[in-house]
Amino acid sequence: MDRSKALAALSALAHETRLDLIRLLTPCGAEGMAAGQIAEALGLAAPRLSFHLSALEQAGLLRSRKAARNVFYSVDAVGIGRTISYVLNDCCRDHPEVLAACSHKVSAAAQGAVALSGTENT
Amino acid sequence: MDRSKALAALSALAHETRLDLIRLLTPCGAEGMAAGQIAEALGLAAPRLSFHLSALEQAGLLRSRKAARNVFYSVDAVGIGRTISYVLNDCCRDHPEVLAACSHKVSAAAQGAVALSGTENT
DNA sequence: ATGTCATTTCAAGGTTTCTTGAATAGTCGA
DNA sequence: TCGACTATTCAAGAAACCTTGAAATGACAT
Repeated sequence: MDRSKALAALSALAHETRLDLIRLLTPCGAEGMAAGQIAEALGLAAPRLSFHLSALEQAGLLRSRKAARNVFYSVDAVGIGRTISYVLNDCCRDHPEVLAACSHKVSAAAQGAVALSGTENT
Repeated sequence: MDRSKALAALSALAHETRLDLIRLLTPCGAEGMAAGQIAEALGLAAPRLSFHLSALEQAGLLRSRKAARNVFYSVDAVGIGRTISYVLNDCCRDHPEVLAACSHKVSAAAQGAVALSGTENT
């Protein structure tokens, strides 16, 4: 992932509404959710939603697919992952403390393991 | 880590110069680097540098420490890690594909790194 | 105390980003 | 075709952000 793509993706993530969109769409997986449903779920005016969806899609964090009258949006998991990876690997050069502070669940999930502990951080 | 802190941190990351700062300072570890040295390394005018350093510090991504006439800046590894963790765990709800796309090195480093981060709090 | 060095603050300007309502473009059912 | 529905585009204004040079602060050596 190159510099400017990563920057675009980070800028896209740096907005409350867009983070809400990611949060809403992630559990929907590849199927996604129609724009209208999203608008209702988050209580957003249509043009505003369209603006943010398009920003995320442009940045490679979301995908869209038309079906009849609807447009379904779904997260681009790889795009998100690569963005995070850019920060971790390229910017932070795999700094051990950075990885440690963000890897509790990552490492668990990466190995297919489940809950390491009963309590949550942050 | 709460919503607004995470958002502030992501906004701070979403800028080329500030990403350059993280990239430059990470290898310096806790010792950090003096503002003047940083300015020279990146070829930045002093007020501009100060503006961005302060944005990163405000966001909890950098720390500063005065020593004589100098101010040394160093990365706050935990702050960065928690920001990433927020995106991964809270926004993406530990989505396996997202984790997979960013966890190659994370998971590898996780075991060794966990030992380093004894405590954490906010 | 004075001068110099390192850094931050200030003020002004230009640029980008966000929100809103109004207008537009596609898709389907009757 | 007409009307209803879904979603995007447009234009304007408001807000936030970034850069710059000039001024100010604080610390040290003499």
